[in-house]
Amino acid sequence: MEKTNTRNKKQQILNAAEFEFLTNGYEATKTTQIAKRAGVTHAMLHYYYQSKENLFNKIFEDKIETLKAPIVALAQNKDIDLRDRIRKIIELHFDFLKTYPDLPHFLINEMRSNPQLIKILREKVGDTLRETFATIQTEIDEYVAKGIMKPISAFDLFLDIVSLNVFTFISLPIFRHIAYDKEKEQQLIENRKKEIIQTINHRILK
Amino acid sequence: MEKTNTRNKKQQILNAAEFEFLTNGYEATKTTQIAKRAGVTHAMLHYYYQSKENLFNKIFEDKIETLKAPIVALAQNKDIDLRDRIRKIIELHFDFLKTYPDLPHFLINEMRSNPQLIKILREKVGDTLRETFATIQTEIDEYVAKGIMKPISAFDLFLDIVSLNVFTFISLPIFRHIAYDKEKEQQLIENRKKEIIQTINHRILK
DNA sequence: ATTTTGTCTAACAATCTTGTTAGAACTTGC
DNA sequence: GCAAGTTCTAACAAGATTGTTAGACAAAAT
Repeated sequence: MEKTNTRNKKQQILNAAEFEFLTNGYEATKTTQIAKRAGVTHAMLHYYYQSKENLFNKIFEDKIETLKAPIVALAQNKDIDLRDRIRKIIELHFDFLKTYPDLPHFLINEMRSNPQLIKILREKVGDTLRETFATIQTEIDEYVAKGIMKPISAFDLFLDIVSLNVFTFISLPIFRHIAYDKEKEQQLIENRKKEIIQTINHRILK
Repeated sequence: MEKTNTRNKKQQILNAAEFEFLTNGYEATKTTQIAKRAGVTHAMLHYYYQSKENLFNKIFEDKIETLKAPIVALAQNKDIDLRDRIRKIIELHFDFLKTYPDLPHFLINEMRSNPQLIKILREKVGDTLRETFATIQTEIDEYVAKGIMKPISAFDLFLDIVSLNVFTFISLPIFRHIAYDKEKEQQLIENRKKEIIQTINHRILK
């Protein structure tokens, strides 16, 4: 057909690789399975991406880019009251995870088995994160001085929120059976979201 | 030497397998590497344990047993005031994770790639957990009626605590670089412990 | 039209990985 | 000491997995 045909194959391999790597992880993913899912011959994969590792790195770096969105969001909406903004951030991050439920486990798992990947993450988001922590810390301290917020370090607040949000989705395969259907599962998830907001609010608001 | 020699080889394989499986996961672990670490020939491993899968299942079930300890602890010390007991449970669970920092990721990762293992977990701890939730829920409701605790479901409280505690250790490889040495890392961990206790206390105490 | 470039496949090859087997060496009970 | 069982090794085998290569086929450029 058109030019897209060749583009398609290359892209199809990328799509299939993304699915396989995110579902099964690097080690459990076989290049033959990626080729099968993409509907191309196995040699095709090596023609376009040379090696499994190279293909994986493309996916990994793309997922780091995806992760950037909620981190960049931390530094936005500075006109909104900090307390409302924190609530917004929790919701945004939670909804982000709802869209990419496999992302946290994928990143944590791969970084654990290949510490080199931690470096890549740090290079991509380390500075942004440090700067945002500093800014938010100043804001928190002002609110604390005014007596309307409990003292907390920005890092701890960050870890509290990320822990609660991420673990909801990491542990979902284990607790999924509690919900009897997809609708009940959504209810369980939404309930957790409310609970997490409440927990953080109680932790920071006076 | 003595009788222990044969016992030793079998046990050494088990020890090596535990290390490899917990460090690298099922897929990334090679039976040759286990044999190498155990200091035995590769055929030895199959002689005693037949297959990689069988050996893995032994390790997995052993780790489920390990996990039982903090779950059983939930139902203990009923004479102590609920609020103090919850604090104690958080500390106990946190210190448990300090002893077995690789356990949560191992269990979560393997259950994700093999849902059959979730069933095993449920069979081993499901009932205990359900009963304990019911008991603690009654206690919570009493304290809420007395006006000395904020309303919360036992399940949410459980997930809040587990999320915060577990994520500390799951994310440690990523945040480890913040600490410059082992001592600073211990400080970081102890700081998180305090922060988690505070967060849960603010969530439940009036 | 023909060279050139890029896409694609079938077949092959090296290596890794799990698992088996025949029989040696060692233990143990008698 | 010797028969019987157990432990152990070296060699082998089947299959999976990643990667290569020669050349067919198609598209674009000249």
